[in-house]
Amino acid sequence: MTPNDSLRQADVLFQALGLLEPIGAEERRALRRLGGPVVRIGEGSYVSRHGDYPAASALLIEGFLCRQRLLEEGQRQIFSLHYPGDLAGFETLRLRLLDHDIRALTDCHVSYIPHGALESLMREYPGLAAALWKSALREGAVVREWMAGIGRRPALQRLAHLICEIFVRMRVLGRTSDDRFYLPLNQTDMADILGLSLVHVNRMAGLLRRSGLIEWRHQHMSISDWPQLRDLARFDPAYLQFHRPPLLT
Amino acid sequence: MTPNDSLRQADVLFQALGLLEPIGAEERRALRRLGGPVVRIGEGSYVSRHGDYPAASALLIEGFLCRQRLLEEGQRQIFSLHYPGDLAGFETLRLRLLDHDIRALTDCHVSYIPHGALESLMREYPGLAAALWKSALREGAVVREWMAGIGRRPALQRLAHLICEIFVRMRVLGRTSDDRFYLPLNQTDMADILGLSLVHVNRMAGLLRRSGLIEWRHQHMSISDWPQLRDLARFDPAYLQFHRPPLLT
DNA sequence: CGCAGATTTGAATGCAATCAACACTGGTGG
DNA sequence: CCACCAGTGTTGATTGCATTCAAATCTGCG
Repeated sequence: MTPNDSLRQADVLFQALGLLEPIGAEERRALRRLGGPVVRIGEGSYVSRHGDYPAASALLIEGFLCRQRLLEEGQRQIFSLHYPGDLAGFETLRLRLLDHDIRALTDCHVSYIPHGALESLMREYPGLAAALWKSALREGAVVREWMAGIGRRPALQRLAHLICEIFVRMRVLGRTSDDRFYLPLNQTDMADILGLSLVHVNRMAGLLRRSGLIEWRHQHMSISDWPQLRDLARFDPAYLQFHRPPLLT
Repeated sequence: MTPNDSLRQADVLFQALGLLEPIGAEERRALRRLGGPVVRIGEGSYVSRHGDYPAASALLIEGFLCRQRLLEEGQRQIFSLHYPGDLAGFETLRLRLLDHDIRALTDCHVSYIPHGALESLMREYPGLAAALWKSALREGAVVREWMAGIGRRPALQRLAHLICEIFVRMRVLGRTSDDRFYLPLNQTDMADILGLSLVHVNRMAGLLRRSGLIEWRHQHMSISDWPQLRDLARFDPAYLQFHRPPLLT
């Protein structure tokens, strides 16, 4: 580990937690002491698997992870996405058994933080503990939002909603330029998030594109008409629980 | 509050937590000190609402609660069920904003436990804190299981899976007699859990009944052929995270 | 060039929704 | 005691959204 690595880890985590709870300088310094080696993992590789009892959380520094489950008939359901700064698998600190896979959607930089290190950090800094728990619980809120979509919303609205969510999350991380951002997911991934078939995602995406709401090519998406997209999706970012509202309504 | 009330509260919570983590006698005594007045609330009433910032969790003593969301077009999605001993809304201790409704599916007995009381209890008894967090996180695992069902499983299997889950949870609470138990949900509720229409739930239920897997009348269900039902549902109770496996495979 | 992965489009199928009645239950009040 | 009613459950007929099957195009890459 270079000192540089350790800074990057602390900063990306600080940024993510800071979006949920105000965090002070002292806590920021404490985060630096977490630093372990940064590991590069390739697209498609598994951070942890269904049935594991992980002894560490994976701090995602660069790239995208997802939580997924492979069903009996070869189908896949994706439960959530992890963005840089997320501590994937944090909940196994208490749950122990992992009931799904954590898998890299892109090439990633990850740093493993042993549960013990987190425990003592959280004991010493209740503010960090609060932010970490909030982050874990917020994931639950996102899953509920997706579940409502899969259960009750038509495909077009569902897709639009997902695009809105990813856009807002990328934006608060400073990873958009104007209305354009890097979208790591292909249509198969989208389908497995939305509980749709690949073909249908493609059709709905085409519809959004032809309606002039989005552009989407080569892993890049740009939002051409945010108000219309947001209204179509009935997107309300409250469930994302940012402690100050995203700069976008 | 009668001393009896306080005992009931402590015991039902002790039972629920004890299914997740081993809990000692000292912690059990500590739970007794939580006791507040027991409130009776009627079927259909709201414990908390979407947009609230609850200052307390609701300890469910008797009856059933659900978490739900009403969508724009008058549709409903139910995200989870609460059984006696559950602390509904516990996660607002950290999340603060509630992004859904907590609502009574039946007449209920509830006791409100202020967040502050839980905070100090958890500080003093780390074992209880662990169990409470595990309980909150386990709910996330259940939601994921439901989400996989809605997204990727056919209706019949989905319904069968839900029945298996409720059966096992009632059983570990000692609320079954043989293979028979009280089922508080009507077919409309089932539909809103499963992301199906009422009519289709009815048809699938009829199918399960005519296949000799279940009986279901007048709010009572009995499992006539557990092995077949479990296999049809591909039900594996691991995600329920009981610290010892339910007495049923 | 050849190939694997991703995207796109068309056609046929099917699962579940919707629409529409009807039956059953328990509770209410005349 | 019975008519009435609301809530719940059941069944049939029709519709439609999304899936599946199939094939073509496009892209980046060795």
